[in-house]
Amino acid sequence: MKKKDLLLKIYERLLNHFGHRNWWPGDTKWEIIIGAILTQNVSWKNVEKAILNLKNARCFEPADIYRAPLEEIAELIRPSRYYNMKAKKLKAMAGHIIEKYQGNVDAFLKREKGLENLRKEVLSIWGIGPETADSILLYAGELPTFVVDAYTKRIFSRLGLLSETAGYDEMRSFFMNNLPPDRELFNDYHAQIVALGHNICKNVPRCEICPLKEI
DNA sequence: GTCCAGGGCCTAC
DNA sequence: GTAGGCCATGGA
Repeated sequence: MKKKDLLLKIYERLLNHFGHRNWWPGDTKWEIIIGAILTQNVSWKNVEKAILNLKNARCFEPADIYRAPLEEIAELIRPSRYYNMKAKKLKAMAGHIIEKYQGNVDAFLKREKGLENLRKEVLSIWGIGPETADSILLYAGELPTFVVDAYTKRIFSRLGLLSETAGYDEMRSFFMNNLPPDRELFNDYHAQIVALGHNICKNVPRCEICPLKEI
């Protein structure tokens, strides 16, 4: 089977098993950006607590984050782990949006900039690496970029489709070169991979109930 | 008590 | 350009 057909078949299997994931959790683009930063290497449950703390303290919007002392933000986002680092990251992101776009998140994520140009801009912000950047572009910016995470690498290398030693950009290109550039597909595909990573199949695809069994 | 979760930065070689 | 340490909570 062609790689293209295989990738679509894998998505179909996951979709049938888990149902559409309706990602990203978050009401606004800014909330998605905050969530993308706070979820770095921590479970989403912890992130929810941190976001709620920020909202309750009225220290949530870019201007609030920009103004607030670092220590105050750190204390509010404590449940999200690495809170001192992440407070700096939130401030770096808020600073970028306030200073260059007067706090206008839509202007920051303007699609007319072009995907790869905007990606470079997002990556230039301190604390934003490739996975966080692609999450922001895909889920807040609604641009067709593929998000690669640790689950993606683990699962697709087990399936023999990715090398164990593949780097981030190589893996991203693999998906983007073998799937139609459909942001809805990329959106739910990544969410399905995370669902698979969370729920079952530590030994994908070699367990009885794995949705990717005998793929 | 241990393990690990929706990473990225910095430094050394 | 890459391997390894650091960051430092909460739930299973």
